[in-house]
Amino acid sequence: MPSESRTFIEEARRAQIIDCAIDALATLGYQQASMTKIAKLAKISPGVISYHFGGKDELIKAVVTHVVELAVGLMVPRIMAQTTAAAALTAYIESNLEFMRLHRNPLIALVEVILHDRDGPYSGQQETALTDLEKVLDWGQQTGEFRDFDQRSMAIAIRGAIDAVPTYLISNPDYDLGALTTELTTIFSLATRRPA
Amino acid sequence: MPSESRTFIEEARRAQIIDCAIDALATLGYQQASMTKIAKLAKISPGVISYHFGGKDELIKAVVTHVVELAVGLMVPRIMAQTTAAAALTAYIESNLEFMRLHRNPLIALVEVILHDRDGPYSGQQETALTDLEKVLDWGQQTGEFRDFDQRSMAIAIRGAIDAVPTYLISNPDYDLGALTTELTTIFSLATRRPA
Amino acid sequence: MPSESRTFIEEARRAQIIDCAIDALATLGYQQASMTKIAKLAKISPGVISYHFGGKDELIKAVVTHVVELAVGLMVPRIMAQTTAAAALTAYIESNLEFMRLHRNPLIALVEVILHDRDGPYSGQQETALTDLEKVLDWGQQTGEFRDFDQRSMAIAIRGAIDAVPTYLISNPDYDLGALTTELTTIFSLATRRPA
Amino acid sequence: MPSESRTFIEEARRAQIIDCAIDALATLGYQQASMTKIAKLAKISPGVISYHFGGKDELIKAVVTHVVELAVGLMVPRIMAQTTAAAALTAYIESNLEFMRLHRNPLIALVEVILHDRDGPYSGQQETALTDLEKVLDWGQQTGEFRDFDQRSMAIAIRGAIDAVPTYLISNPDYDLGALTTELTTIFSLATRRPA
DNA sequence: GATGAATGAGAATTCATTCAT
DNA sequence: CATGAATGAATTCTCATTCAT
Repeated sequence: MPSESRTFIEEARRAQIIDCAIDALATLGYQQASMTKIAKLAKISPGVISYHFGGKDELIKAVVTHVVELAVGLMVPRIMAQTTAAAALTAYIESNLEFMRLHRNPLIALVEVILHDRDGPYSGQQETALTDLEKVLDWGQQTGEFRDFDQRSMAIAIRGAIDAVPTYLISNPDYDLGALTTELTTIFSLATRRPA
Repeated sequence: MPSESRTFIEEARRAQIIDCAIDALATLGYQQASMTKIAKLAKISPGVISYHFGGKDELIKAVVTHVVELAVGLMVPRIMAQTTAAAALTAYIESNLEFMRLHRNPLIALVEVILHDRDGPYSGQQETALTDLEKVLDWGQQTGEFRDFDQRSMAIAIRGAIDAVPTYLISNPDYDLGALTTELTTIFSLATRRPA
Repeated sequence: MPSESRTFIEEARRAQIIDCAIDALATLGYQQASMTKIAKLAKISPGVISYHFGGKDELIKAVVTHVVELAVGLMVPRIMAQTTAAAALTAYIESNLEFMRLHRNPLIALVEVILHDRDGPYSGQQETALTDLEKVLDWGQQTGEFRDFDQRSMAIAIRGAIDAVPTYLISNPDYDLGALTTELTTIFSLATRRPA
Repeated sequence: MPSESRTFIEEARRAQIIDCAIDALATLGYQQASMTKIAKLAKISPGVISYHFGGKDELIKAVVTHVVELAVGLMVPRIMAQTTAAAALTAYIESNLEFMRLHRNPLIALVEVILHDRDGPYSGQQETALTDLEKVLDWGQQTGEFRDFDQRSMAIAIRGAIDAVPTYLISNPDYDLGALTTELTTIFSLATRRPA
């Protein structure tokens, strides 16, 4: 097992394996993405993965961490840059879909993992996502931009709508993400704003 | 393999196995719901399932068909009873969540199957669901009740919001479905209606 | 997995597998006695063992239980039939070696398991053996037949001498067990008896 | 592979690795003492061991040789210093147990190796031990100090009693070795001496 | 019709060993 | 000399499916 401070070559291998794992997850789905198949994709021996990650759980965790970092890096700055809650919510939705456009395979891999590890450590991931979103919603209710909805229900609806997209894209890879983005932002703008 | 016209006993056996498969799927999750475990739950031999259904795929298909029939039987009459598209959409959402309340295990089983059989025959199921929903949306746009949104995008958002609920309920079984129902109907009422 | 009340055929298979496991353990040693090799010896598929025993641990446990039952069945009556502690101790040693003569492979298998499962559940087996032997020693000290030795130390010595025999027999299969038996009984008779 | 005449550094490395292998064997047991783990204990690369010893077998052999040398160095002088066979036998037993007290880990490592390498080259080790012990026994029979027992049987009993101790100590590390030593010497003094 | 024992492929993981750096 | 990443075979175990009874 590698020591805690990883060498350069070690990191390169890890990155390569993570990439192949993402491809395998996105292409084959969680079930079929076995260690052996990931290794075959990476053109390495199956033992190498265990050597670098200690086991499948660690590999999956590394994949999740990697993709979440990617996503946070893309989305958080865009959301933080907004000056109103309404704009932040729009940026939230837009940056989510933008992430899908730029990093489709990593996102699909992430969704595969989260959906399949039912009692695993990634149900917490979903709770975190909802809590983060609720902060934006709370902001808008504090400022009076948003109407007086139930935050948790609204968060479930927004995230549900967003999370439906990757699954939809698996079956319909050529669907126009731009139209979808416009419509989703409109929907939740109408649904959250304080009526005149 | 049994002939197409099944005897009464044959049907009873199939129904019993389907019920046990639903329980196994909902309780154990897709991954753990092996033929052996389903058979043990049903207190029958694992061979019987293969005998009656030909294989696991057929069993899963039978489960899906059964649950969809249950859902359609509950939801369609309620939706058809409405006289406006807006009321129909509300009834659509309400009856979906009502189905969750009344048949939680069958619904969870259905969700498990759809989520896990990625390239299986159930992506079609999702397409059907979207198409059906679009009929309601089209109705509302024809009558002028609804604004001029993209139907497919709106359908994805509505179904995504609804489909997020069972997954959420797995982690939070005691969440108040009533409040959620009220909020979801409000959200999509606001999101679809023609602005004054 | 088989139900608790086993069928006749089930029991026969278990017995066959246990026998083959004993042969594999005695012939190949603990390390080399893998499930695959045991299965090959029994001319069955490796999955069958897991099917009947649930796993390697259960198989080993079944082997131990089987051999211990064999041994107890042979030895306990002989020991219980004695009227003095000295005679009981002699019967204890004799019946132990007699068991080796009659059931060499089962005994070697048992020794292999006990020696290799260092922190496993069979160190308790050793403690049990010592405690049982101490009962005989205590009896002799109570009646005054035996001198005032430390029971635990004496038990370790007696069991150590007995347990050395199977290991010795592996390397020297043709050694005269009769002479050994006579000598061991003499040794511990002299070592335990109250001096005149 | 290094040439036969080893450099000083080479020897130091070997000694360090042997020590770590002993610790690994005693702490983890034979099964768990893999090359990788031994290397980790020694804070070196696993390849180094193969480099210095050629393979695991050679490493194990080096461990055995080292411990046997340690043991012989401690025990032989004490035994040789005695003027009667009875005293030599007592010294034999005492120095064996003294070795356990002073070098518990090396001894446990040795026992682990001997027990697990069944058909390996260490059954010869046991034969050597028995032959050496028989020299003492023969001495006593020649001088008439000892009664007319079968030497091989007596040797098996004595060594068996001694060899049982390390195994016992693994489970009961705090057992009083002093009492045990006293009792073992008494037992075999009584068992060997010529009756009055 | 029903049984349940058997199959054999595939899963994750560990291991001693090798070799380019 | 030393490294440590890579190998590939071996391990235990699970699974959907089959078939003699």
